Amino acid sequence: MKSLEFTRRYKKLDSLQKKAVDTIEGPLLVIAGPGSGKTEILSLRVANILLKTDTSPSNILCLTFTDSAAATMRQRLLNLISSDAYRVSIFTFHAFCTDVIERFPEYFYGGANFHSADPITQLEVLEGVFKTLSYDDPLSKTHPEQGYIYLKDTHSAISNLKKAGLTPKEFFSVIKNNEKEIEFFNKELISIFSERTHRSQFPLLRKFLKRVEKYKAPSSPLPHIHSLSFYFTDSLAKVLDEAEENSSTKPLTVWKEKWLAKDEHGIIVLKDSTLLLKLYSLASVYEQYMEKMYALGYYDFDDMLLEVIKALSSNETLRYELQEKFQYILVDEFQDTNDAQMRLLNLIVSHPVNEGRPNLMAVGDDDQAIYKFQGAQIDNILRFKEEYRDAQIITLTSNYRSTQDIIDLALHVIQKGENRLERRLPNVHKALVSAGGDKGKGEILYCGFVSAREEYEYIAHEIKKLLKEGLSPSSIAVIARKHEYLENIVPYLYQKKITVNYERQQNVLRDSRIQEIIVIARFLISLGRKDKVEADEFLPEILSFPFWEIPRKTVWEISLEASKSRRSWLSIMLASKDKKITQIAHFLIDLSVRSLSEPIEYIIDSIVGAHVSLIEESEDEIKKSSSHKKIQSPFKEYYFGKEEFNLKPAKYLLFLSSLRVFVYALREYKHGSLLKIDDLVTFVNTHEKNELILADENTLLTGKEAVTLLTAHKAKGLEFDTVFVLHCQNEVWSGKGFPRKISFPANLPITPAGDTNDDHLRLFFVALTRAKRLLFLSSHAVGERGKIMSKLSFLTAENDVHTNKKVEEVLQAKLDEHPSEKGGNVTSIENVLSTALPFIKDEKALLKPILEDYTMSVTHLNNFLNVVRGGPQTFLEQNLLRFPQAKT
DNA sequence: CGTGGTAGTATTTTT
DNA sequence: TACTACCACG
Repeated sequence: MKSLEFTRRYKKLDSLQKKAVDTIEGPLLVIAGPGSGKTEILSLRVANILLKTDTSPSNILCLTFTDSAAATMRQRLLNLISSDAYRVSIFTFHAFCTDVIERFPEYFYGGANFHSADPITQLEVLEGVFKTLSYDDPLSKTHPEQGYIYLKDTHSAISNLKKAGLTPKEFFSVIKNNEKEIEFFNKELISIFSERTHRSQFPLLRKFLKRVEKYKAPSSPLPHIHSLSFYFTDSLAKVLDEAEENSSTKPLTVWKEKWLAKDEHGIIVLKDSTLLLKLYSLASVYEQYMEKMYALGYYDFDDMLLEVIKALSSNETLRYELQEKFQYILVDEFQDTNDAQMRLLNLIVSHPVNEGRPNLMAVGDDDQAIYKFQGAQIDNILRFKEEYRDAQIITLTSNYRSTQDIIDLALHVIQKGENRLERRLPNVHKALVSAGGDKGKGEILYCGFVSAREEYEYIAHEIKKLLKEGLSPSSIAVIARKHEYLENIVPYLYQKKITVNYERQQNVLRDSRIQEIIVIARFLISLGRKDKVEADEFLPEILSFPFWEIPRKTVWEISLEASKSRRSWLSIMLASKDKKITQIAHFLIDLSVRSLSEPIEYIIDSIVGAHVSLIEESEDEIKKSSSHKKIQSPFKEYYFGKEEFNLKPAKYLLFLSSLRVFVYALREYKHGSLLKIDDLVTFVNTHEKNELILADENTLLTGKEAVTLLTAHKAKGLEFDTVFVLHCQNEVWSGKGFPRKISFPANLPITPAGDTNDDHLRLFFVALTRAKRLLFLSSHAVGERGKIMSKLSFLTAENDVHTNKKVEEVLQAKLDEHPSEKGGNVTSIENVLSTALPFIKDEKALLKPILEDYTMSVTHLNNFLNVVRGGPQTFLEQNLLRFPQAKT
């Protein structure tokens, strides 16, 4: 234990931070606003527990949400307590559950071996359940092409239920209770809500409320789930207060919209009664899905938590063992806990010895809760004090990141929020004060533009200027609400030769070259069937794939011949004088026959033209064996040739990465069983039908030092000297929520994300508080299709983005100064990628799997590695950046 | 040329 | 769910 290092770092803390580190016993909630040194406190507190008590490192449990957060935590601890850090249990919630399942297999799945199911398999299992639904089941509706309409929504509804920690049985009993309550309310409602509400009815409504409040709801199956009437009466009481105060029916009308509806007979009822049938069906589908998954030996991510919760609640021995082991528990990002995680936590913490006051430290910030859509329940942090007796609450008030100006603006925004800890608890004051984060001159700039294009141009211009002034690119970030906007701005930055670092998700299945493989696979299947007609439909497309390098004229000639002679394309190709065409025909026929018996990987290898062999063969041998009868697909040579790499390295590596993801996903699919070409097509079809994307996370990194492009969600926890927040408009940051086909009753802790003003405020707050010194807020007034955008109402009139005429004039002058910068060849991000922009990804992540696992042991890859010497990354950094850039 | 019906389409991200 | 684009119809 390096207590010296501890002392040194402890001394740097302010008094509140010290108090958090020193409070070791009992429940403690640390409210850590942006830039308040949260991670440092967590690690110092762990060290302090080890110093002050005789606790062993293995008796401390740290729970995080992401792997990277866990890694950061471990790293910090390593510096502090060296090798002891490895003995502290640092887990994500999921990793913790995996660990428990592995260490106590006898409590899980009867000790049987289970493996995780990918989303596609999950959907297939669920579809199996749907097939057993009767035709009049509310979830069984189908669309001729899209299949079951509710399939995807049911899938996510089940996931949400699991995240809320509800088993099928518990969910069922919740709706059953609700049904009883609904019956009662429906009877009462008619008398008063059948007619239009009028001011004169307020006293009547009061009476109604009084009567209804006396109703005794059936007791809840779970302590944290209230009755429906609790929410009903509570919200009505609030609305009624408001209505009487302003003498207006408006709030009541809004409330009626939300709670009431007319049934098929035109009678006014609780909205929930119309949803009831769907929910009952959902409960039954949920149960069957679980059973089927179990029977097949599958689990999904959500199950891991649910299984451990189940085991801990039913097995005292297991619960005791874990409670004994983990005497000190620390939870990071507490505002992001969902109810399943909360239940798990309560189970580990409820050791009788603690008498309701566990040694639990939760760190979080309710103002930065932006993961509601993942089931996070902000109520968990808001209710901490009620949950644990005599919990201490420490609010950190020093911000070591930003200038006071930036903090003030951020506070100004977030204080508009309603459901905040600061409002709930009397002694929580979150007035952040800047503490030394304001070195250098800080500034906040508001700029309004007419169009997005001008906004992008301005930002590119401004970044260029800052870089010229000597600011490092890596200290600048552009933050947007969604990826679309970031993709839009990339070409503008590229045009000014600004290097960018952008982690984007790409749908592998939309890659044109992956599409080519898929089309060929579809063709091979149709060829194997009797309907050759269908096969003909694919050939025009296949022959025009660029890698064959067949002239258009040739394709056209075959087409002409086919329609004239009414023979199939394939027979014309076989009879063609063009040797290449006959070879391709033979190649495809041969492949089609092989695809009937051979596994998919071999077929893909042949389509791609990769040489397949477990034993390395030399180039010569390959030539010898293939030259006299069959051609090898030119696919590989065309897309992976050295020339292609030299010309378009970005595209080259992007495709290599896509191919890897594609092959890997296929291998994960149907875990363990041998896949045929049909499975590939099914795999792709299921993706398309359910609009699932097969994501490849690419880092578009165009230089060692680069400007970071991020969504607000990804930006959480990071900081930058200078931050540009894109599109400060209501339509962007305060837009409408995303609709769901299945909605849950009000008493379930499952709410659609982003539908309250608070959600919007928090997200924008996170974006603002990333900035240390310079903050640029920009907006534009006219959207893509001429839609008028409104200024972001979070910012007050003095901060009005659109009316800041001065800035606009200055800007116009600026743009006039540089007419050449206006317009130009700004294209799309795809074009940027396909020109000369290098694309760098971690060498090991990108290449090692291909070399080790996938049998693409082709020479070019070795060449690539040889050329690279120090690995592709070094190569790209040293050489590629000097490659001639595309002229703009 | 206005109206009404309807089909199509929309976020954020982790394990 | 909520908006828009589009088309048919009067």
